[in-house]
Amino acid sequence: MPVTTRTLTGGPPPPLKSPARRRVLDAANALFYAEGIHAVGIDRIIAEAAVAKATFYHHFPSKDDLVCAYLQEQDSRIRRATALRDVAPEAHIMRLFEVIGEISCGPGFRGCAFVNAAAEYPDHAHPVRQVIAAHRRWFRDLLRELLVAARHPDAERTTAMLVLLRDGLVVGGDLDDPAQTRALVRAAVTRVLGEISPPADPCE
Amino acid sequence: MPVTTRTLTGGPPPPLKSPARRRVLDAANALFYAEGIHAVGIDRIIAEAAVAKATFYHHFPSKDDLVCAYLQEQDSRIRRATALRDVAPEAHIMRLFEVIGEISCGPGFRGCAFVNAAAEYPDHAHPVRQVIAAHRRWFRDLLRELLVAARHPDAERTTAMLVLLRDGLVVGGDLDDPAQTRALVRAAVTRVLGEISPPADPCE
DNA sequence: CGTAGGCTAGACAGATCTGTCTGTTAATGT
DNA sequence: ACATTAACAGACAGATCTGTCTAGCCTACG
Repeated sequence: MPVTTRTLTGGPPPPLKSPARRRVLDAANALFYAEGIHAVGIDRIIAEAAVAKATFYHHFPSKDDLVCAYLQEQDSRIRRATALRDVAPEAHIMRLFEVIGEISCGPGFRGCAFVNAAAEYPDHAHPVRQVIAAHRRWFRDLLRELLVAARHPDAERTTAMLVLLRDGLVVGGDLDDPAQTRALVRAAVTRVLGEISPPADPCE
Repeated sequence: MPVTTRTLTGGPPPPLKSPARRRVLDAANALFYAEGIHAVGIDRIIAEAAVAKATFYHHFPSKDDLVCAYLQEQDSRIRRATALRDVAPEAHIMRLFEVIGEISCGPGFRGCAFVNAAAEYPDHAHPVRQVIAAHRRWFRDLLRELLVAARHPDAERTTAMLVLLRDGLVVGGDLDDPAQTRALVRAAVTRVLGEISPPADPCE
């Protein structure tokens, strides 16, 4: 079952103004995230999206293609939500983690879409894994650039620790008490950054 | 599909010396962990275990019961692997995370069995989720006790941060470079513990 | 005007899933 | 010697899965 790589290479952007395609992606985002990927069949998705089966397979040659598209959409959502302009690097990092904290505690949060997907796709060579790897690479590189820009003395090591922190947050937000997890974000980030910028936030 | 709670309440311990049951559990441990739970059917397991279908359903009334038993076995394995006697609390904590680091980098590591299972069982009320919660409660309580025994000034907060660290490690060990992740363990733990006991380890 | 293509409805194939059931064999303990 | 029970083999039911295919509607554009 060779998976079409079109969605990965981002070749010819598939019809952008297709309502049916849009509905399918919306349904996939909601169902895959809420219930897991293997647990949601194509029939569920086309029913939720009110789309004919042939239409679905016209836009997504296989289920794996849809899964890749789903994760790529999550990826671009997060990139948009964390894009900041004209912000000092330290503040940018803190903001990054506050956004993660907010999302990780919002109603309906069910862990990180990428971590969850990885649990269902063990094969590192699988296209789904490559989308996941690309997202993590983006996040890690962003952190490193910010730390370097902030002239952090140990950017490389600290990048890795911030990634650890991120993964801990998204897991804990689902499996432990979300409120408690979220309350930890600021303190944990400042501790990892090495006691820089510990401005207590009275209004929280 | 009501799941039998026998495996949860640990009522009458099911036949302990049953080779067939043992083989089923071994197969479940290998297959569920390596490939995911929804991805492995009962037929695969009974084939791998060389057991008749009726025998399987005799020991495990439903697949969910087997999943619970699988996770409970993982739980007791980890408890055994981290049980230490006559060790100072700080050293115990460090040893705890070194074991996690070793496991998270060993060949065939595929993330945390509990985190992965949670990704496939979204419903917090599901028996599988309860086994997961029990394991996390155990780990968290153990950490807190050790920190209190070590007279750590901020045991509660530090417990939560160590849990974040643990989750970051098991996720990173699967999704990122295992060697790099493992090399971070000692430094991260000492940083979270607050610069206590930073004895450099020359032979590593 | 005509045609290409997005879309719909739904049957269909073939595999796989969980779980049930029948019936037989072997071991064990009283 | 007999009853109980574990374990065997494997057919079977019914649901669900991915993916294919036919046939036709409707709209937009050349």
